[in-house]
Amino acid sequence: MELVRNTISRYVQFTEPQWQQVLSVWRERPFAKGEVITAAGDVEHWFSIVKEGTQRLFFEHDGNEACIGFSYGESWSGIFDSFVQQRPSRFVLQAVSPSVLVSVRHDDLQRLYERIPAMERFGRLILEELVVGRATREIEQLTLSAQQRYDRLMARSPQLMQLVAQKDIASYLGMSPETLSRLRAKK
Amino acid sequence: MELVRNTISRYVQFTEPQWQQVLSVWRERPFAKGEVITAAGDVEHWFSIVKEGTQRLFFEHDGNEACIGFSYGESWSGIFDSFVQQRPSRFVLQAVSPSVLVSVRHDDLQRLYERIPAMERFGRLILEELVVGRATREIEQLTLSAQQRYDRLMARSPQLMQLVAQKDIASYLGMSPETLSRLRAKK
DNA sequence: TTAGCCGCTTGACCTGCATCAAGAAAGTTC
DNA sequence: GAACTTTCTTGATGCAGGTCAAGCGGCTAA
Repeated sequence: MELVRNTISRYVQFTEPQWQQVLSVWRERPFAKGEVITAAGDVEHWFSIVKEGTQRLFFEHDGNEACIGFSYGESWSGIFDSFVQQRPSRFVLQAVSPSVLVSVRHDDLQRLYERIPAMERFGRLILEELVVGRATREIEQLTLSAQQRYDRLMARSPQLMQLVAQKDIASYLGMSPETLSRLRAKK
Repeated sequence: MELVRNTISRYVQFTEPQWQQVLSVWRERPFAKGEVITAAGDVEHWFSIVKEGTQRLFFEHDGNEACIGFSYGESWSGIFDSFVQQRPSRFVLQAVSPSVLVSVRHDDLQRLYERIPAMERFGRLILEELVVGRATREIEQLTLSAQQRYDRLMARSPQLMQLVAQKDIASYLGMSPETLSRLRAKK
């Protein structure tokens, strides 16, 4: 549980007895390569920190997939809108490589919110991060060309090309796999 | 301050002394038609409830504007990513019609967060709404054609056509004004 | 090792929407 | 209410990037 403690303590501090309560409800969940972690139509019960592996979040529509995001390193993972509303997910979360998530259940998190005011703050701070991240992505999708979006992603997360299939990156960038392939070929 | 009390009480409840504290920091801010409420490069100091009028949020890039959202009715208004980070805004918030916002300053809100745990919860719940709304918009931008996006908007917010310029709606839907005009013309 | 899949590349073609342009309509200002 | 500005419409043209198709190369599994 060192991972959880280190990660959370970047946001809020607890007393030692509070830490015991907080840490006690997290558990490790392993997933095989390709395994669906949360399916479309299911309610997302978990909020997770990535311990190992890479995951992708995507939306399925008439046979196509639109990739919305990736999680890896020590980032957050989960289907956040389904999680906060506790309503069926429109997205799929899938392990791209063998993965271990360290996760807390929605109901356990609500109990922590009730008991520990600083936990409520943690929830708020995480959501603030998500809002900022989404705003940035929206600007980039709206104002940059395919080429510029690719350049921007490579500048920010070059390691992503090694972690996930090129077609998923293409989808994430809002272009066809062929277009991304051609962008990479020239120059 | 009835508006503020009614709006907030849809999310959390306070004791009467807490309500006094909470309500005391909100103030009305009037804006003329066309007035810029928060400019790009400025830090957004306010989180607001719309009392009157319509506002638009947009991003400027090499002479063009990309409209990101509107606020009207009794919705929230403000530049949320700049507000939560207290960093310069990439967006502009502008009054489309004569407007009155009822607003709380960032530092006053932080003080309320410190003093009233239920206020922290209010902040969290608002952010949850924002995250869900952004996820829905992202799905629609990614998976629907120009025609479908227009139909969807008309089904959900038909009154918007009366409130703002057609070119801003076009921009919000991610298409040129000419394309929207043609969509509306046919059938 | 080999057979079978995917995923990646490359080429040819196509199309939805942007851009440019110009006139009509509507809104704003004094 | 006349002059000006801005927005909306409609037509003509262009192009970025999508779609279809075929060959290749590299994992995966028995």
